[in-house]
Amino acid sequence: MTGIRQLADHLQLSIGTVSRALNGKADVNAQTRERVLKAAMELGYVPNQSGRSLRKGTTSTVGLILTQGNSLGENNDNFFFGVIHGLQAALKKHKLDLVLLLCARDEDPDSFLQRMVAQRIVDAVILTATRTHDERFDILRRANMPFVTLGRSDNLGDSSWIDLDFEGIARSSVTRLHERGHRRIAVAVPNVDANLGPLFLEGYRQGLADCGLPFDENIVFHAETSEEGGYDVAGKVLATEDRPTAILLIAELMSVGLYRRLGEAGLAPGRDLAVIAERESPVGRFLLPRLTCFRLDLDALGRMLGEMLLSNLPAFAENYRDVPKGKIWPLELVEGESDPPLRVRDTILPDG
Amino acid sequence: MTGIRQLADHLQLSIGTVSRALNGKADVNAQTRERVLKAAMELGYVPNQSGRSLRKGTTSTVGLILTQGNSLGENNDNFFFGVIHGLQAALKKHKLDLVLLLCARDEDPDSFLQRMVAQRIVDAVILTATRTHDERFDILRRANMPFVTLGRSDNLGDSSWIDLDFEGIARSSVTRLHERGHRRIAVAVPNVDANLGPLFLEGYRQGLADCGLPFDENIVFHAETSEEGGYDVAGKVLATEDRPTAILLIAELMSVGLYRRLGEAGLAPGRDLAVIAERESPVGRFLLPRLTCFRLDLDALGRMLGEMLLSNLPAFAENYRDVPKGKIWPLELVEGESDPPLRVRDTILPDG
DNA sequence: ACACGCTCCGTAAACGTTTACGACAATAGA
DNA sequence: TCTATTGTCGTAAACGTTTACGGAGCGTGT
Repeated sequence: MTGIRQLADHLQLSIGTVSRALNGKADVNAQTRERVLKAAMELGYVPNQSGRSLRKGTTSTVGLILTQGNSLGENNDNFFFGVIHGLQAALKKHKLDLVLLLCARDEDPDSFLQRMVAQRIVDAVILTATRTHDERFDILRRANMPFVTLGRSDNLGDSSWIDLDFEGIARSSVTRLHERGHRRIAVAVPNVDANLGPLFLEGYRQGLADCGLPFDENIVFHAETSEEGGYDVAGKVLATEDRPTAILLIAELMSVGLYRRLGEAGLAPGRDLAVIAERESPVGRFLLPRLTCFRLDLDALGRMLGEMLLSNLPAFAENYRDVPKGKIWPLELVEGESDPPLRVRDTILPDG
Repeated sequence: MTGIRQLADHLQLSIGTVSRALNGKADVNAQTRERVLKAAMELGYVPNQSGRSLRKGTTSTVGLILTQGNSLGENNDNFFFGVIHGLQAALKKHKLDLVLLLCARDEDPDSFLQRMVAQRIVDAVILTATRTHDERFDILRRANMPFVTLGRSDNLGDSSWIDLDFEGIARSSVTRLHERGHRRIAVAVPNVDANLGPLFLEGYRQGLADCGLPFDENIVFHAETSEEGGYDVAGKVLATEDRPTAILLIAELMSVGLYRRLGEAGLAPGRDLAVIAERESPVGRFLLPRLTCFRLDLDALGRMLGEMLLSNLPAFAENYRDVPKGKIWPLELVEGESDPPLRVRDTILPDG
C-alpha cells in the first residue's frame, strides 16, 4: 500500500508539495510536477478515498438509487443501463464516479435512502421510480443532498427532473388506433403506486376525447408491468363482453405474456387484438408480429440527467446554467406489425 | 449536520465515551449507553463514513463489479438481481453494504477495477463475467483485496468461486434430446471471450459421446447472447444442409429471436426445431411454446456467494470455516413444450 | 543597499472517527 | 489501613489527505 507519505519520501519532497503537484495547483515547479506525476504512476499511487473525502468534505461519487421490484430487476431492466451510459459520460467530465445503490427487497426505500445520505458516501443522488407523492424528496432536502429525479411527483418542488412523455404517447397511440379503425381501445397500467400510471391514463383519456370516443373503465386494466402482468391482462380482455380491438401497454414486457395468452386462445396479436406498447426493447423487436412501440434516446436522456445533476452541484453549477429544471422527454413511434388497420369483417364499420 | 462532536457536547460527555457507547464496547456504563443511543436516535446521528473508514482502515462495503455488455444490461439482466438479493441478505448480517460498480462501456474493465481497488472505496469485491483467462485476479491479489467470483477461469488459483453447471446442463440436454429421437443437435455459444462458452461446449461434446453421436462443428454456432443473436443463429440453422432437428441455447433470451426467425420461415419452434435454453426467465415462461430450460435458486446462490466472501474477510472468517472454496451450482430442468419428441415423418428413425 | 514581488516549497492544522492508554473513584480482599 | 481490582470515563494520537500560511531564495526596480 503506497500512500502519499511513501511517495513523498521516495521523491525527497514534503507531502504537501506532492499533493499540490498531483492536484494541479499553481505553486509548484513544472519540473518537479513532472517528477511527481511520473513517480506516482510508477509506484501505482492512487489517493485514498477516505482520507481525501474526509478532508475535502466531498466524495466525488454520485449514487443512483434503485429500488428493487419497483424500478428494476423484476421488469424494466435494460432501460436503466442505457441511461447509465449517458449518465456516466456526463459525470466523467468532472471525474465523478457513479455507484448503484440497490435497496434490498425487504428494506424500506425511505429509510434506506436516509441511511445512505447520512453516511455521506455520495455527494448527490439520482432518484428513480418516483411515487405519486414521494417523501424521499423531503429526506434529501433535509439532509442538504443535491439530487435529480427520473420521474415526476406532486411534491417535486423546484427540484430537477426528467420524465418520459407518458401523456403524449398514450394520447397519440389512441389517435393512431382510431385512425386505423379501432373504436374500442383498452389500456393497461401498473397496479402499484408509480407516478407514471396516472399520467399514462390521463393521456389515454385525452386521446379518447380527441377522437370522440367514450371512456369505459371496464377496459382499464391494472396489472404488474411484467410478462405475467401481460398474460393476466390478456385473460381479462378475452373475458370482456364487447371485447376491445386494441390495447395500449404501459410496459413492453407485458406484450410477451399477452402474445402467449392470445396464442393459447387461438388468436393472433395484431390481427385479433392490436397492441401498442410504451417502449422499444430487444424483446419487442423480435416478437412476431414485431411490436409497435415508442423509442427514445436513452443515452441522451442519461447525459441530460447527468448535466442536471451537475447544475445542482455548487462546484460545477457555473458550467451548467443553461440546463433546464425539468424536461418531458419525447418518444418517437416505431412502427411494428402489432397494430395493423382493423379488418372489416362481415359488416361495414359504423363510421367509415 | 450532526457529528459525534455535537452529540458529545449535547450529552456532556467526551467523544471517546460516545463512540464506545455507540460501538458496543464493554467499558461504558449501561445507563449512559442508553442515554447515548437515545440521543443519537433523536438527533439523527449517523457516523460519517469517511472518518470512520479512514480510522478503521475498512469501509464496510463490498463492491459488485459489473462490466456492461459482457455481463449485464445488454442481455442477462434479471439474473443478477436475483443473486443480489441473496447476497445482500448474507452481507447484512455483518452490517456490510453492497454497492454496484458499473464499468462504463468505453472503459477498460481491468483499469476500471484497478482504479476502484486502489481508491479503497470497498473492502472486497465480487467479480462477474469471468474470462477464460482473467487478469483481474492478479490485480486484486496484488492489491490485497479479498474477492470471490461468479464464474470460473483457468487462473483462479485458490480463490473462492461459484459457477453454474454449464457442462452438466449441456450434457444432460443432449441426452434428453437423444432420448426424444433427435440425432442431429446444434448448439449456440457466445462469440466473446466468456468462460462459460468452452464449458458449455465441453458438456455438449460429452453428451454427444454419451449418446454415440458424432461431433460436427458445422452446427456449432457462435453468436451474441441476445435476442438478436438468437435470430442470427436461427438463420444459420435454416441455411444448414442436413438441418439439425434440435438446438441448445446458452442464453434464454436468444430464444425470442430464434422463435421469430422460425416464424418468419413458416416454421414452429418445438415442432420443427426443438429448443432447450440455459436458464429460466420470465420471457421463456411466457413464450409460445413455453421454453424448456434450467432453473436455479438465485437467492441461495447469492447467499452462498456472500458467505464465501465473508469467509475471505479476516474479520468474519471464523464464522465461515465450513464454506467451500468452490462450488458448481446445480440446475434443475424445467419442462416446457419447446422440445417435444421428434415426430416420425415419412421414414422410420434409423435406430428405433 | 534596500524594499518589494514572485516562485517554489515545507509546516502544520484540519476533516470525523476509533482506540490505546491512563486517571480516578469505588469496591473488595488482606 | 493498605493494596489490588474493577468499572467508568476522559485524553490524545492516529488514519491519509488537502490547504492556509509562512518562509526561503532570487530577481528587479529604485
